[in-house]
Amino acid sequence: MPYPPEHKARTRARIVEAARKLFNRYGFELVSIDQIMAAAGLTRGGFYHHFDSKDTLYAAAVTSFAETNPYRRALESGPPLTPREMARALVDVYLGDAVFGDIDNHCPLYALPGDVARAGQSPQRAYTDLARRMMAVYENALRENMPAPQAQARAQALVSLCVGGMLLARTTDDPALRGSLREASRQQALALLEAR
Amino acid sequence: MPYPPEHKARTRARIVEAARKLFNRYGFELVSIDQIMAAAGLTRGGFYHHFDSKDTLYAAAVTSFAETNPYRRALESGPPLTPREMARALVDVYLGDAVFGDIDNHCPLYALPGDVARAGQSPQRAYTDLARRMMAVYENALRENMPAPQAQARAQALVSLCVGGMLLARTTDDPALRGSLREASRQQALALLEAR
DNA sequence: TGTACATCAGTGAACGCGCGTTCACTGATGTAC
DNA sequence: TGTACATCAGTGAACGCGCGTTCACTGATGTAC
Repeated sequence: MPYPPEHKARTRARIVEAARKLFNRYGFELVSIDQIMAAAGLTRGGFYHHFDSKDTLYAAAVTSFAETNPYRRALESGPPLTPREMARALVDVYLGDAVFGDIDNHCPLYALPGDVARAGQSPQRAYTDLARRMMAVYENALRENMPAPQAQARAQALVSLCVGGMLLARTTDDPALRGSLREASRQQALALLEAR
Repeated sequence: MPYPPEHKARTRARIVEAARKLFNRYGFELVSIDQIMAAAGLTRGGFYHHFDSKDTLYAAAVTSFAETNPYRRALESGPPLTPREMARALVDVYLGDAVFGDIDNHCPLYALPGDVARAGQSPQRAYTDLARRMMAVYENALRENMPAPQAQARAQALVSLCVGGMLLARTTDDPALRGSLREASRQQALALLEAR
């Protein structure tokens, strides 16, 4: 064993992390392996010691978000929350100014949908897993005041609302609309967590 | 005038139409000028008689959707509708099975956000115009039962919900989720058009 | 009415560039003795 | 403890390919006489 066993794993994680941030900003196709490796402090050639192909990296990047994402950290750092408090906090963080201004930590659900859809199976699976995690947070909260099927449907609508709000805000060129789309989505999402 | 004056305009429209459909399916970067021109029944070289660059074509494609989109046709073909009927019909068409199965006519709001954001100014403006058109339909309906500022905020949330629902449905790899995300978003959107 | 001409939409070969991938290599590290 | 060795993560040059773009050309059409 010429290198300690964690060495390769740590390098790999550095590549995935660099890739995730670059993908979030520019999408899959516009980011080259050169750029990713340079951002990770390495050179082109070494890439294929860690990944079969560029495609393989996509799924790893989406998955890595689910495991290291800032929402999770924000929600788990304080005192333990009830399901309802957790759901409310997720809405606030997800659509809030701090995350919107920090593109590196944007959620792949709205940062990468087109790229994921075109990149094939395993990125799509990672993407779907992430969506389900978010749905589960809302569903847990809603189960308190409605039967399971309704809670599930409303949780799906809530995820659509949060993702759609961020997506539109991120893509429009109108600064006023960027703010009001997120605020309108946030208010509506909070209302839907309480209602009936 | 060697050719009738409409000749060039018609060819241009054919190119834009071919591009719009290909972009909807594969995004900007993955579609080549060769493919677009071939789909329009032309060859590579002629492209630059119609557009300065590939970038110029993006905005034209997004704009063309706003002008020829199937929602508009569906909404305007029948007898005249009240604002409220129009909004309900838009929700149904937008999230319905017919459009979901017809990728050529998917809405750029969810088919192209990443590509638009990266492609720069004029596609972003066309994208924002399209979002505003959709907001206006909902806002018109909501004005009947609430003050203007609330109607505007709710209209923005409704657009986020519709776009987000389609986006997630289009990107997930789970067929059941594809259906239920759209249905949950549709039901919730209709409820939000009625409520309070 | 018929012919020569001018225009310009469309053609297709060619260019240069960047990218994903491959490969022979280097050199840092842990192990065997 | 010190030295030779084996391993393999990382290097960087090279490859082949596809793409956006350019350009000299063709040929269909309307116009002038």
